[in-house]
Amino acid sequence: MTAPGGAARRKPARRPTIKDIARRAGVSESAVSFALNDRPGVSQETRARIRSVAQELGWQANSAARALSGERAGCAGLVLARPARTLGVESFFLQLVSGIQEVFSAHKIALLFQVVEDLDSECALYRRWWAECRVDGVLVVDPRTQDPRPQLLASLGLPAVVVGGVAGPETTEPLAAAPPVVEPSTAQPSTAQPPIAQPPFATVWADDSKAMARVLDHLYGLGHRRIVHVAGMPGLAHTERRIDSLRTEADRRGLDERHVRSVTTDYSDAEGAEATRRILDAAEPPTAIIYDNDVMAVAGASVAAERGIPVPGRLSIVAWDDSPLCRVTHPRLTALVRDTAGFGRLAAQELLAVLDGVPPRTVQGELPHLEARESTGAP
Amino acid sequence: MTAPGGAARRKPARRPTIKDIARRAGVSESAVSFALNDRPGVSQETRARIRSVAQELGWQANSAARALSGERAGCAGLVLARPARTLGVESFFLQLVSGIQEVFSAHKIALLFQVVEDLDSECALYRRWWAECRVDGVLVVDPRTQDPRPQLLASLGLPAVVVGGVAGPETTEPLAAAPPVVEPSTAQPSTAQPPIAQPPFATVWADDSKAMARVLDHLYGLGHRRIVHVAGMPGLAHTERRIDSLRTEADRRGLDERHVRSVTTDYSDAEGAEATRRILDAAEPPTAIIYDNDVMAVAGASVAAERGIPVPGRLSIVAWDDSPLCRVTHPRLTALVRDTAGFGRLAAQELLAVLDGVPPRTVQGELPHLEARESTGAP
DNA sequence: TTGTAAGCGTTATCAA
DNA sequence: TTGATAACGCTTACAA
Repeated sequence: MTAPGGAARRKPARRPTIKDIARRAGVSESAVSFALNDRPGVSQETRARIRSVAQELGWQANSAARALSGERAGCAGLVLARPARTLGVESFFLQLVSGIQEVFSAHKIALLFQVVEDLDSECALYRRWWAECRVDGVLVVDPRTQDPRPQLLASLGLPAVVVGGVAGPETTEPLAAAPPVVEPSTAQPSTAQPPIAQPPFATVWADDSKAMARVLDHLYGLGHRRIVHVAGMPGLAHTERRIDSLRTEADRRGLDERHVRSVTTDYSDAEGAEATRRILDAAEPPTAIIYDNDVMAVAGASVAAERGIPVPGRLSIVAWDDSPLCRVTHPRLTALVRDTAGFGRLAAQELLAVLDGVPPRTVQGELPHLEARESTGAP
Repeated sequence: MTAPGGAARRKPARRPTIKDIARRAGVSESAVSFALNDRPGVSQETRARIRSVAQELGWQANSAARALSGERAGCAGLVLARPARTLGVESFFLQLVSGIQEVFSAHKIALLFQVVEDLDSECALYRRWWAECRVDGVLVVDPRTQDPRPQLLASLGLPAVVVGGVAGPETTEPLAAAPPVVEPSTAQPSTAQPPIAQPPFATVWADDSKAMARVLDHLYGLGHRRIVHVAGMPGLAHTERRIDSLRTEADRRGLDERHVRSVTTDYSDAEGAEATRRILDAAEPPTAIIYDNDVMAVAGASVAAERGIPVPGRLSIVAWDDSPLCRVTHPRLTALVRDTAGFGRLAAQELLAVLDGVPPRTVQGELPHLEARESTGAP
């Protein structure tokens, strides 16, 4: 007698195993394993037969068994260390994740995703994932100039790709002889300094320097000479790159630090608005502000509106990263548009390469382009 | 001779196993297993000793081995079926996920997260995860009125919690005798119809009916008699609940369908703006619009601004779901504020309960409150 | 209270 | 080209 109807759902159709396939196809288990993994040692004919039986039974490898027998877990990890408070409006991550998964899911790789409060929790999580054999590798986002993660991951031997820039280790001690940095042939050679030589770590980055140069070309071309950059979190690699680049570009044009400068924030609308107020209160306020994300740009535009400052009449606004947000405000915001999902795809591909034993290299993402809208004009 | 220094990173510190612990503590492997899993069969003393050795070695159970030996995978799944196009600005999901993980990570449960294009891919993914033994259970989001997922999950025997409402099966055929719906004692009894009787499925939901009633109280109280609801995607359970509720509330006040009605969209800023234009073009335009998310509300406000329609002077706007967005526009938008992270926590707890064998029940989330800001006033 | 041994579903190593 | 068989690390009867 089986379980009563009501409880029948508890034990549904048993998952087929290679044993079932072997029995059904009249071969050994190892033959099945070979056939299903494209390994030699089985004839074309039996391979085909085994395949069709597997198909018929709807077999899928049990990931636990596969992971246990030394193969890959078929899983990558992504940790987002953000205080809950700053998890506000953020199109960037979902886009990135969706790009990543486009590549991963084609390779049957799952993504373990976790939001944690801070960097320490993130490191602890890497240790745990490693100890639990949960992931084959991880994608490290929000790299920092002083970043403990690459070193930790290297010491664990957990394959990783740094997404979004170059992360420096906490110590400057090299972990091993650095292999040559490979710029892919499709990438334009950067005029800016390439990523600083670092322990060998696969990296996918965007050339923020060039992007910042484009923004400055645009604003300078319109006649702006006093420009403030409302940057994101200090310590993040790309924040620092943008700040450095702004300085370089300003120097090239003979604009000193009183007229062209950066201030840092936590990316939130609150700090974006607050920074804007302080900036506009200055004796000689700027004629243009560059915001490091869309939310702050909108918040900034809102502060201008609140004070009756016409945009772009007396203040031009540029948002770094486009989103629906920039298109629903009035005026619509000029924005640096980048293909975030594409960036995610690139990162995922790079992790696959690392897992395949390709030596760590640095790959450059597509350069963002400036979409000039109504929020920028002559001062 | 070991590997040369340069390659030493490849094989880092081997993961400790219970065998290592057993050897070191001078006990058997099973004793270790018992001790570490709080199972009886080992003395307090040895348990403590084993624990300290495990701690010392930094041992963590290999999740693959644990999953393979019939235990839980220690992993839950969450699939987001959204066309990439609509992945725009969406604070809701990251908040929800962060709440979910707050509970899961305390229980050492990882979250497998995947974005797919449509419902079919979502179903395929459930099948695969089930076949691969990847997850112990899943959280089903964006439930629909006609939803194939509960039935699929039931047939697979994959434990699940429906997050955000009641999902109906594709067919009306009951899967089993429905157990009583349990409303938790903390929840206010709903005046609206409770979730329709369905196959026994754990559900976490928010009372959109009551929330809609609150919005209508607010608007009606201000004197609004012509109100349009710019809803989200048709077919989503909560969209339909809100539409139904609007009608009920309007009927109660004797407002007919010419004056109070809903239109559906895909949640995007584009459709939100487009719907707003059509609505304002009507012969007798409404004096208030309720938007089903923050992005559309901002887009709508933007359309009003573009046409020189004063808000709230000639048009009041309410956003369902608050976000920084609603606070950076001018005027700031009146919004229905809900604790999304809290909702995520509730959902996670419910899945844990289901995994622990608690029979499926319906749990109600906190009722959202209306945060009246500057975008609503007397018509 | 302890230790032994079988089993989970793969992959990998050998003989046949 | 095949088919046994031993890992992998853990849980869990069952025996001592």
